[in-house]
Amino acid sequence: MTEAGKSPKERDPEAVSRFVELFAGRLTDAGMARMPARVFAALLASDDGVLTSAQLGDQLRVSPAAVSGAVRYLSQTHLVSREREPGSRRERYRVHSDQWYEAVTNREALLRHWQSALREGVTAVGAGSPAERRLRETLEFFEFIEVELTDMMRRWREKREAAAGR
Amino acid sequence: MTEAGKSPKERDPEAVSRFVELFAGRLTDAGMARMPARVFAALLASDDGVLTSAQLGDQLRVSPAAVSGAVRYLSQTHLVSREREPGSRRERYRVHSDQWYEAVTNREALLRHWQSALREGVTAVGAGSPAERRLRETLEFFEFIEVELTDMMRRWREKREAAAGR
DNA sequence: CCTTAACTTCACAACTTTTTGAAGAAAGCG
DNA sequence: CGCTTTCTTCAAAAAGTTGTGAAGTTAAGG
Repeated sequence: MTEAGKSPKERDPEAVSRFVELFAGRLTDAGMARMPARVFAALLASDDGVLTSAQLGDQLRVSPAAVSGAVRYLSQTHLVSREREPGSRRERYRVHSDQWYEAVTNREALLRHWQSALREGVTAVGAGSPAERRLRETLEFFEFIEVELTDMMRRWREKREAAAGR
Repeated sequence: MTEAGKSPKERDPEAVSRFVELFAGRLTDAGMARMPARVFAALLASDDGVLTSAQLGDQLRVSPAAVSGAVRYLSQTHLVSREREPGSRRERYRVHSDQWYEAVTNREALLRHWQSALREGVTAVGAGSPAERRLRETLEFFEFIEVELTDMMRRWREKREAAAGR
């Protein structure tokens, strides 16, 4: 019934599903766990950027437990937010428009950890050694990246704002 | 014998080992497999940035097979190069000074994969939908990042050259 | 309040990845 | 040439991760 005579069909569920799995695979390559990656990709490709737990389980063919685990991770990392539909016990999960901004910003915490590990290394190998020089240079690189990343995200924000107010 | 009266001891093997494992942990968090991460960290902290297979296995307490697998991966990704000591069957592995430069550059291939996945998504969800707008914006973000990353690495290279010729 | 839908938690099973030991191949050295 | 050291490969064991079913918790709706 839904298949019949509706002009060129805009949304091809099979193609969307292929995209979801493909993009989730790329996210997995980049280090995200599989299930969170699949859930995130599904939300990204959903019409309104909002899906219920049941819809997610249904589309991805996984148990409610798997969805639960994935969205817990995703909301902890601020990649999706949960909302309660008033007058219902269904929970809805939403992707944000500033998701990537958030994701990159979170990387900065990771960078700090690397820097602190390197500082320990610098003292451990002893002053004046080639190893010390190497570790210092590495530390410098990370410090450079941190500053650059901040600038970069500022430029992205400005660019977004310019496009929005156009 | 080696322990006795040598002024303030420069290199504390135990502290170095702690650093190696700590830093390897950070690399693992970032998605690198454990053994390559440990080998890379050990090389980074080594005196000359060069170690033999035996030295690596010894320091990390793993079998030659594990070292072999790790260095194969690391040399494929250009983070480490192998060199044969002339007149010996020992292989030596070396970290490069431009290691991080290489690592970031390699990320750009990954970015391209993301972009191509997103382009598939844009056609799959159908024209004019909110999903299409969302995916296009995401694609734009990745394109932005790719350009910025290139610029950033150019600036790092220039900074390095300036420091070298000082 | 009791019923029931919806989500969560947890122990365990299925699956993946990692590391190993053992056998094999390459290459210096006598 | 053949012995020996060193690295590599491969099957299999060990370790780690992920997803499930079942039981438990929470809160809406009668």
